[in-house]
Amino acid sequence: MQTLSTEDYLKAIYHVSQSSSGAVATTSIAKQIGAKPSSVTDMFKKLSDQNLVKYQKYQGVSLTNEGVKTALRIIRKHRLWESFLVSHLNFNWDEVHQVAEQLEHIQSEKLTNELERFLDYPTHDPHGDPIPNRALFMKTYNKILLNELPVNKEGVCVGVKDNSSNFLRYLDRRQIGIGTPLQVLHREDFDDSLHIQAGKSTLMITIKIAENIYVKP
Amino acid sequence: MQTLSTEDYLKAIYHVSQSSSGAVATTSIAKQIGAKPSSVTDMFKKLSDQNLVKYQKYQGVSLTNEGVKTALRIIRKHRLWESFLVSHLNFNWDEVHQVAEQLEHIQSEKLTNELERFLDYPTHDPHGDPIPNRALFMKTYNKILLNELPVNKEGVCVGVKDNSSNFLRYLDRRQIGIGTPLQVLHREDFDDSLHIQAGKSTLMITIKIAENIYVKP
DNA sequence: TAACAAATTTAGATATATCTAAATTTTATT
DNA sequence: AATAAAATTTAGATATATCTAAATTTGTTA
Repeated sequence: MQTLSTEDYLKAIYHVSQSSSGAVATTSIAKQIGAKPSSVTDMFKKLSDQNLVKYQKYQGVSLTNEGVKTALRIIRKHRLWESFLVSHLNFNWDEVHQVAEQLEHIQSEKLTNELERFLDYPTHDPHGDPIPNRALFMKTYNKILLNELPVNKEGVCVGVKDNSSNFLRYLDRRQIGIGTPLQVLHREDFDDSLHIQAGKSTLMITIKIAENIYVKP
Repeated sequence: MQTLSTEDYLKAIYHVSQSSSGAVATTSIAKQIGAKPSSVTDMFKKLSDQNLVKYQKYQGVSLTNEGVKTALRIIRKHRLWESFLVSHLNFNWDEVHQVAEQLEHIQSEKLTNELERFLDYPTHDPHGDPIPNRALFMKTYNKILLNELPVNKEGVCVGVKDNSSNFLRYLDRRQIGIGTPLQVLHREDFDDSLHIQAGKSTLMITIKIAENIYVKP
């Protein structure tokens, strides 16, 4: 297939390492990237030669400081572009990912920094994910999954875990978005479904949905 | 070196064919792209297989209708992005080219069309070059080179032929830009230099400069 | 028009990124 | 602890884009 760049690998390693502890395994990156494990091994060696990852045979990789920085620079661009597409170019939050995947590889520090200024230094992208600032620092506030929110406690939707179009469009249909007040009214023990208050309407959602919505209590 | 895409070749062929008549020669593209003639031949075959150019051995290429369309789509994106960079991201007109070279390859019709709307359907880019609209049609108004402007006839700068940073910064220093009123006051026959009125100041320029400035009489 | 020069193409080399399949190492299970 | 299963790496194959150098074609000039 197509040549996937160093940058895509670093981003993949960063994301996998965020959602699990310890070194990142060859197979997990292979799955994420859609490449064969042998190709991933080759790339691990290449990244290791550039001191972007620490790599020990059979033990997976972990990002070096330089590797983390490079990953964050790409994530910064990705999320700034997503913000731009939604705020100025009439994109819906479920449409931005594919285009941002391309835009994140554009190389120009000035472009990135001016885009950030133009958007007035946003701290979060349209999915609620934090945007690293110029110094690559990002504010992560305390957030929990909706299924962890105690019954009758009020919260606000601040993000989603699953970014797929399918899921985001589901939320659109239910009129749930970033900023929507959410509250669990009743938890059905039998099938783990939840009755919730979302804005002004009440509705029933499955546990799987609740596990993909972040709320700030 | 790096892999130059089909798109870069089509754009190069388009530009060369604009400034000369008949088929486009292998060598001229090799120079433009910075590749060896043998590589260009290979690409000509590939483009021919895709019906983007007509190619006859030893006779050079010419774009097919489909090839022209593809080239114009890229030029459209390039010039829209240049406009955006200058109008909203504080880029100077001599800084935009390199970044636009990257942005022009982003694939998303919606992105292009929304960008055009956001910019309020601009007809010309920061260098005065016409921007193809959604139907790939562009308005080219009558323009001549400054050295063709009769002495004492008034004109307005509407574009530049050379887009290099060097030349554009030269014009900046002389306070000449798109829209600047220009007039040839005197033509020095001995060395072909020109005394001109540019806005409110008079200055002397060489013939080489005058040959790279477009004016509308 | 013959012969040379320039342009172009072809053939084969190099470099890169990916893959398949086999070999090796680690992890899990009995 | 021995063995099976899973994960990982290695070795070699394939495909692509580029190059160099030689061969071919076109054009130019004596």
